[in-house]
Amino acid sequence: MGNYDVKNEVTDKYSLRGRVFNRIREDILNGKYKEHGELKEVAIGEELGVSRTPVREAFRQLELEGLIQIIPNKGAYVTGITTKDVRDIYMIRSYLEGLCARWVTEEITPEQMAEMEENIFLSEFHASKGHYEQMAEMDNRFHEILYESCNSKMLEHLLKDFHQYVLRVRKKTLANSERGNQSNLEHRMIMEAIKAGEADRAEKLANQHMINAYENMVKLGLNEIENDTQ
Amino acid sequence: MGNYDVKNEVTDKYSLRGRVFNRIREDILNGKYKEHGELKEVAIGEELGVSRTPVREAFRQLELEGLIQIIPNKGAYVTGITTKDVRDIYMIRSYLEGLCARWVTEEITPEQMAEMEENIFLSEFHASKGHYEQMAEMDNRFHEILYESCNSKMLEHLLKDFHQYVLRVRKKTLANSERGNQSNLEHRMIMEAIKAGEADRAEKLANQHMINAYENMVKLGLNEIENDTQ
DNA sequence: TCAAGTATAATTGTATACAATCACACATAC
DNA sequence: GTATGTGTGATTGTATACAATTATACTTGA
Repeated sequence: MGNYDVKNEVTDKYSLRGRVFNRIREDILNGKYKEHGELKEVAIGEELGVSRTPVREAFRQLELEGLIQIIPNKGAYVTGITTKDVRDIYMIRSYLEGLCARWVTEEITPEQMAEMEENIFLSEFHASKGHYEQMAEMDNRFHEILYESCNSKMLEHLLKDFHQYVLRVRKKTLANSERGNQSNLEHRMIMEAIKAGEADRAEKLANQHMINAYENMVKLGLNEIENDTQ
Repeated sequence: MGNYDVKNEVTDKYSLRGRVFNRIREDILNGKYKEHGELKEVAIGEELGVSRTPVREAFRQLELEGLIQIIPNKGAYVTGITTKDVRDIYMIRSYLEGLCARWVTEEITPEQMAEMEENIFLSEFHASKGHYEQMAEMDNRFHEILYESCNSKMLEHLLKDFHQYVLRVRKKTLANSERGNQSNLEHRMIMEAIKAGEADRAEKLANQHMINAYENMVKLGLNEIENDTQ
């Protein structure tokens, strides 16, 4: 929050403001609004059937989320993520997911453990069938389970935000079965370390898992996806 | 915070909105608005001489900063930080300051190195004179120099926000000369590791420095400062 | 032709008006 | 006496009106 720091999520996802916020956020993450594209308050307001007021408030939050940048008296622009930003984020995530895996080892509940095992089982099933879409979903969910199981709202929120943040650049790298199988294997190893109560091992595996994910992404041509020199 | 994820700071500190935001933020950090205290839009607006609009927008941002919580249709409340939150934050900071020290070792410029050395020199001077106020300032500044020298806007922002965030609970622990001297020594050791180009050592020292700071805080009675069971 | 200045349109910033919701006190029924 | 219902005031949510700023196109002059 500040960014970065300790942020709360938008309290009410179902209020008008919450809906506007989430909608714009999605549209940015889905690529509907291009990098450095300008966001007009009235245009978006009309599209969502609301006035400028809730749109403006959503903008203020999206700015802190890092998704847009507001230049006073000028406008709101979708932020560009540089390749260096992506590298930094993955490295930061590597550290934090390591810490998370450590805490999960100490704090996970039986229910969460069961969900994690189920996730891995299902993920391997989808991999065997070549269901790329579901594999990607399972992959995202595995990490969310991890975040939710560490029993720290602070860390959970931090990691969820980072996770969301990189989805923008990660999309293309999912449809790759080789990495999918390897990723599943790594998930399984992390899970087993957690189950065995070996925090050190779980942490190291989580570190490496993130680094591998990053290197795979680079190999598949991150440079072609993003080449922002800002 | 964000909270957590990759947040930008409020773009224009000097616009009306920026001033309102920073003013409320300060007042919360300074303790003017108590924990769980309710913030009224009109009251704050009148106090700052503005209408509700900029106040509301500032609220939306403060919510993501994690300083307040907005309950729809009810109001904005200063968030309570639990002792567990504080522990979590310090542990997260320990990891991230470690990563930061590593990157600083690789990326620091001669000018930044010089400023860091000067900071330590001055800090030791103030310690010898018993200037507690200045010692605290120097301590804060040391960490900021560290953040600014890692050459990563992402990490810099993340750590600055966390740093800000804990100032609320840290105030009382500064006026303690014993910890002050120890802290200065640790700063010096981190600096020397960075200067020697030993990233591993710098990282470990930064980790431990944060843990020591936390334990000192606990020893001085964090429980008396905060005892929130939320 | 080019430069500077000016007018106009578009957009954001702020204030205010109105609607919706909530909290609390009071009244009424049992 | 307690519980339920209702009305009033306070507060937030949204829309709109107006002010300030910016960008752009056009005009004017050399």
